[in-house]
Formats: sequence, C-alpha cells, structure tokens
Amino acid sequence: MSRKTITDVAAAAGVAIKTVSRVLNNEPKVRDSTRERVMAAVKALNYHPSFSARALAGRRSFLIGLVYENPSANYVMDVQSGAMARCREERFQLIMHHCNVRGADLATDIGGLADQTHLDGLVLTPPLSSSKELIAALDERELPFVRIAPNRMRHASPFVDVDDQAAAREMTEYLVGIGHRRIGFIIGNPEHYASGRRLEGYKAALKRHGIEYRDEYVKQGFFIFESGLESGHELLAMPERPTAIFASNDDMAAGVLMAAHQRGISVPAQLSVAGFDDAPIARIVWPRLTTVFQPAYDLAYSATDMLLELLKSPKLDKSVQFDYRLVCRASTGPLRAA
Amino acid sequence: MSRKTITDVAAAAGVAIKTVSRVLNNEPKVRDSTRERVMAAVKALNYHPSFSARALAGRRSFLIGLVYENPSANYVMDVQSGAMARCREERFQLIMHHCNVRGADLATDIGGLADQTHLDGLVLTPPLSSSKELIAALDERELPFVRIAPNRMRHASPFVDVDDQAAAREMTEYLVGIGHRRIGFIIGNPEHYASGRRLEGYKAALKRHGIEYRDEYVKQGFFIFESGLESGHELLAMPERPTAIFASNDDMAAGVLMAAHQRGISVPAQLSVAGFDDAPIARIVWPRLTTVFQPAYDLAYSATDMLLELLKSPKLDKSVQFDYRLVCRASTGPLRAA
DNA sequence: CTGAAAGCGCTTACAG
DNA sequence: CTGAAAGCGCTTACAG
Repeated sequence: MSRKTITDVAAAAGVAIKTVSRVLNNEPKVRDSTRERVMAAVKALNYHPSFSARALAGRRSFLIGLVYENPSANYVMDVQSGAMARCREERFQLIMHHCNVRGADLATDIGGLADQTHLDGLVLTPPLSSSKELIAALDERELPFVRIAPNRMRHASPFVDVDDQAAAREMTEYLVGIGHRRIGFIIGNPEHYASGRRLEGYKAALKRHGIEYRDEYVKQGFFIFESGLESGHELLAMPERPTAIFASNDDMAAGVLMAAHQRGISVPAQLSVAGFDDAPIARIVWPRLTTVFQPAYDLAYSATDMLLELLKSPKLDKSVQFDYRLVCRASTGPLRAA
Repeated sequence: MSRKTITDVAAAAGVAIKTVSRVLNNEPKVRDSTRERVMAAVKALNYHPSFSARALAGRRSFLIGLVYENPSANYVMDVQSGAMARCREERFQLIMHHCNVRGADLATDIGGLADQTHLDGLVLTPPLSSSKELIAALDERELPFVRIAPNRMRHASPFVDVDDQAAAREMTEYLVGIGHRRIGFIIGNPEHYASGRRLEGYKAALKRHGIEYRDEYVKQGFFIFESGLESGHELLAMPERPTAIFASNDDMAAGVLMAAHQRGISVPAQLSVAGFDDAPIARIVWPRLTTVFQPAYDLAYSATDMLLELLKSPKLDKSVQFDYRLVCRASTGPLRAA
C-alpha cells in the first residue's frame, strides 16, 4: 500500500498528470466530464497530493508562521485554532513560533525562522504586530504578513482588530451607570497598543460624565496576574479608595479580586471589579468577572484568510474590525452598605 | 537575493553536491578539511536547505503530528512547547491537531490527518494515548508514535509518564499528616488513565493510615472547573462534610474553592483544598492552591525525542518515568476552630 | 573519502 | 480544453 501519486491518478483517469494537477488546483478550463473522471480516480485511490512535491515544484513552502510572545495560553490557543482552521482549508501548514522578548533581538529571531523554514508569510500577534524593528526586517525580506491588533503605524500590510477604545469606554460607562464615581484603572502591558487605547476609553468615559480624572487611580500593570494583585493592593490601600476597579485584562482583574479578598473587602458589595478578554479565568474566579469579550479565534481566522489572499494578490490593502461584547457577571454591581 | 541552493554551496566549496549533503547530514567519512570548507561556504552564503526538497528526495515528510483533545490550554501549550523544542533541533516541523471527542470517530479523524499531511509519526497526549481504536488505526498504517501518560495496554510503542498513583498517595498522606481524617476526593475524567491511578493513590493512603474509605466522599468529575464546583457543593452540603478535599486537577480544585466561598466556608481554616498539575490557575485563585507539579514540557520533549529515535531505529522499546513534586501553598492547613 | 546519475512527485512554461 | 517536457533542490543507489 505504497503512497499513490499523481501518475497513478492520471493513469486511472486516462489523462495527463497536468490535467490532474489542474483539477486539484481548481483551475478553470477543464471539461466537466474530465474533472469528474479525475475526481473519481482521486477518490478511488484515496489520493492525497504530496505536500513537499507541491512546495518544491511550486517554489513556495505552503508554510505560514504564527508568531507570538503573549504569556496567556488561552489567547495563544484561540489564535492558533483560528489560524489553523483557515490553513487547513487551504492545505497550508502553520508553524507556531514563540518569541522570547528578552532573547536575541526580534528581527534576528524571526529572520532566522524565516530563513530556516522558508516561510511564505506570517501572522503577527500583539505586541509583535507593532514592532517597527520586526516589520522592517520582514519588509527587507519581502515577506508578506498580516497584523493582529497593531498600532496605527502606517504600513501597507492588512490588519484586523477590535475597537479597544470604544470597548473600554463602554465598560467604564457601565460602571458609572451603576453608580460608581471613584473608578480605578489598571493599564495593560505598555508594549501592546491596545493598552493605550483602553486607557483612552476609560478617560473618555469619565470626561463624558463629568468625572474628574485622577492620576492616583490609574496604575501600570503588565497583563499578568501579579501586576493586578500589586496594583489592586495599591488602589485598595488608599484612604479614599476606588469603589470600582477596571483592569485591562482578566488576569489582572483576578489579581485585584485576590487583593480584595486578602483585605476582607467584599466584591461586589464594597468593590466592583471588571476585566477584559473573557478568558476562562473570568468564569473560574469568585465572583465571576464582568469583562469584555473579544473574538480572538475570529480575528486570527480572518487574519490568516487575508494573508492567503495577500499571497495571491500582493497589492491587498485591507483591514477588518471585529465586534466586542460586554459580558456582565457577578463581580460588578451598585455599592451596598457595609 | 534569490534563495541559495546546494549547488551554490557546492560550487563555492569546490565539491560535488553529494558532499555538501553529507556534511549537512552529519554523515561520517568526510575529510575534516572538506567539511570545514563546506561549512564555510554554507555560512558565507547563508544557506538553509530546502525543507520540501529534503522531504521529497528523502521520501519522508519531516512532519510530526501532536494530537490532543485536552481542554486545558496551559497543558496543551506546555506540551506543544516541549515537542516543538525537540523538533526544531532536528529540523522537523510539528503539526498540531485538535481532536473533537464528539466528532467523527478518532481513527477516521487522525487517519485523515495522516493521509493528508503524510506525517512521519505522532505524539499522542492523554486521553488519546489510551485509545485502542486510535492505536489500531495507526498500527494498520504502520505509523510510528509515542504515547504520553497512557494506560497499561501492552504495545511496542514507547511512552512517558509520571507515577500518578504515588503522587496522589503522597498528597493524601500530606493531608492526613496535618490532621485530616474526612478527606473528600474528586475523580478526573474517566477517559484518562491517570484518573484511576490518582484514585488508587488516594485509597492507598487512607488504607495505610487506617482511615475507612467512604464512597460518599468520592465524586466523579471531568477535569473541568464546573465539575469541581458541582462536586464541591455536593461534598460540602453533607451533614458530616469533609475537612479536606483533594481534586484530581487544579481546575476542579478551583471549583471546590468557589463552592466553599459561596457557602461561606473559609479555606484553609475550615476546609483544606488540594489540586493536581500546578497549572497557572493554582497561583491565581484565592487562597493559592496546594498541588502536584508534573513536568508536562519535559514529558513532551522526551516523547518527541523518543519518536525521532524511533524513526531511525524502528525497534525502539523504551519508556521514561518523570518525577512529580508536591507544591504546598495556602489552600491547605490544619483545621482551626471556627 | 568523493562524485555522477537518476529520481522523488509535483508545477511551470510552452505548445497545440 | 489538454498534454509533453523540463525542472524545483535535494537524497538514494551506485561506482570508483
């Protein structure tokens, strides 16, 4: 039961291998009856084209790189699933690559990856999608790529994102709407463009409702649990502490929750806590987190789709914005008497 | 700056391409001076061999499949990182494949994957590593594979695991040691061989300390948070409730923690809770979880290493057991007066 | 220790 | 609409 080749199929269908190739690649100008005959032979022989032969003859690798340095396993898995789903439809393979922020410089790292694997293109997740250095290195190699949630840097490559500013504004307005005036905010990792946008959304909501912006209510975090815990303690130790804290992601919000627990502050009676991402952690902490859902899978699927298009028509200049959604759970509510 | 080929290197080094090939594949019987000349040319030209040409000529794909159906993103990422690290060293590519348990049958799913991608071999994660059906399908195709944490099914393929029985016994004995006698247990997903082993360890510890095994203290969970929450409530609603609960993984232990919170039972003063895995969640819940660390990355690295060996010498029959480690945190302690 | 030839299974470029 | 030839960049099998 050695592997069937295109020659076997051609023989079985009584055509030339070139015709089999045409059918398999959905090229036009094949007579319907011929196409059917070929497909029947493909099916009968359980034929599957050789990945390496197609790549070698076609002068491309059919390999797409998905690069990330995000510490959140859930985010990475969502993105990976989305990108993989699209790759599979097109018989591309996905190469995952984890970048070490503190390792060698990005350009060398990704450049090396591209050299070694002969990648056809890349999908860049944040914060790599905003790295000038990396983008310059890819441009130099003329490697096509698509960016997920990048900054506003002008570049011809397509991108996908979510309106982080609007999402954060909406969440903040929700907190205002249930009666909060002293609202703390924890900024995400400053290397992520989204971090700044979320902060802007928070500020915009305060302004819109005539609430004074207070610098001491805003702490710098890094999208990880520990930074939420630490910032949470700082905010909750204040004499006039916030009655609500909006953390820029769920991991940090979980940290705030723990800080509150450790201080005997009950949530949401004495403190409302909101996060961002709707990661699994949001449903695992107690109380469950109010947060913002963003469709990471869809963003990645779409980004990969755009990359595949880009490989066909290098002039593609496109971007797609996806919808977010507020998810209200038990960690937020009006203030109640102690 | 078109891609350099083996011909370019051969020309630059003044040898035949076959000699370049020998050097690149670390074949013996190459004069040192020749080897050096070739390596210098490789470096000077920044040459990287073509993945697809090697695969096509070598009659193999250099593709390894990593299949999983585990819902835990962290576990999957750890395993993926370990497998990927080993693959990269050997210029193999890793293909991730998520199996839908409730989708088409496993054999068809993975068989299709193997057919389409022409995989050289697979790494099977639990519970797939114990699937008779899947293993039969792979044997039929003569596809080499290595199993992670499989059951005791007799099979020539190599495997790696951890002594789950001993680990669970040790954790249970730790709970007994700090004074607990009424110890609840939540079983993991029954499709995982480890689930049964951990239950056995729990029972063995009770026996060893002359504590009666009580069926009503043992609940069936599925390795997911919700099942821990539910089982936790059942256990804590009992008139003579356990003073400690050992859940077979951290997600379920987090569920128990939430059940305790909802019932106003304080941990660890009134209830000790222990988990298994040392997943990130263990440090994010409150209080932080006492748990068992198991080196998922190392298991996967080693499994991949064994698969690579297996591809060279098909007779390899080997298995490696890795060490676990108890991690004591704040969720366990002696009972204290209310 | 080294090399010349053939071939892996496709696609490209061209012809009809 | 279809096909014959050449070639992608390596490894295999063989020779010396």
